[in-house]
Amino acid sequence: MKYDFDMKNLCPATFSFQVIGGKWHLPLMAILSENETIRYNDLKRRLDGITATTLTNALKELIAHGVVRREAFAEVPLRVEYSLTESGKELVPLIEAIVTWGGRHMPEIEPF
Amino acid sequence: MKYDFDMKNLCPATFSFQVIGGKWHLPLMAILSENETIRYNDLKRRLDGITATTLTNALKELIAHGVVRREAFAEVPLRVEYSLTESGKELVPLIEAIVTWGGRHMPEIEPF
DNA sequence: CGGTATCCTTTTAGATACTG
DNA sequence: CAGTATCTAAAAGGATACCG
Repeated sequence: MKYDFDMKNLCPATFSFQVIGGKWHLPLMAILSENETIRYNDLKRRLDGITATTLTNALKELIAHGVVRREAFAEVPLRVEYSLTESGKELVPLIEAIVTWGGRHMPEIEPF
Repeated sequence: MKYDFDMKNLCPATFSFQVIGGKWHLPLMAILSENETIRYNDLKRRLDGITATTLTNALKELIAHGVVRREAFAEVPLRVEYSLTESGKELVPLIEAIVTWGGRHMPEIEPF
């Protein structure tokens, strides 16, 4: 899906959809919503199968869209914590409503 | 994004997201929600830039997911009408809620 | 009118190796 | 620990031409 990063001139639908549009974005939001903060490698472990490259890219997109916050602590070993912003937290119940819809209507459809 | 079409064994989140996940699926749902029924070429004209191949594929996916209905009339010239199913109509306000969220939070973010 | 068939390009995700 | 760089693979979407 083509991304148009001149987001100031985007319609809200396009913007919203870019926020939740990646393969891992929704699972990522779900895990973040269950934790006040979570570290990079803990996130990676909970997203079974994701690679570091993909996780880093997904996080960068969520941060750029203002729904995730990154905090780095100058410790040894290095500690980086991720959490939802207020706007990210507001999005969670809206996503959940769509998931609930899916749960109600999934059984109606036929497999290909 | 990899599609797993054995949808009987899918989690609701994955299912829901597949329904609204294509580049044109959301615009398509929007136009369908504004019309009781609409014909193939009218749909194509309203989706500026879509090709017949892509429109047909998107419609097939929406139909397979149970949110769109296709009715063909044996007339000359041929007439085919598309409309939202009940489950499709239920989905519309949930999508709108996310778009509204986008409208509120889009201005907060910085362009890349 | 309402598509399909074939081929091609763009976009997105993953593998692997390596670094501050 | 928390990434980056480079390369490769796989999807999704599009162009063009043609059909019932």
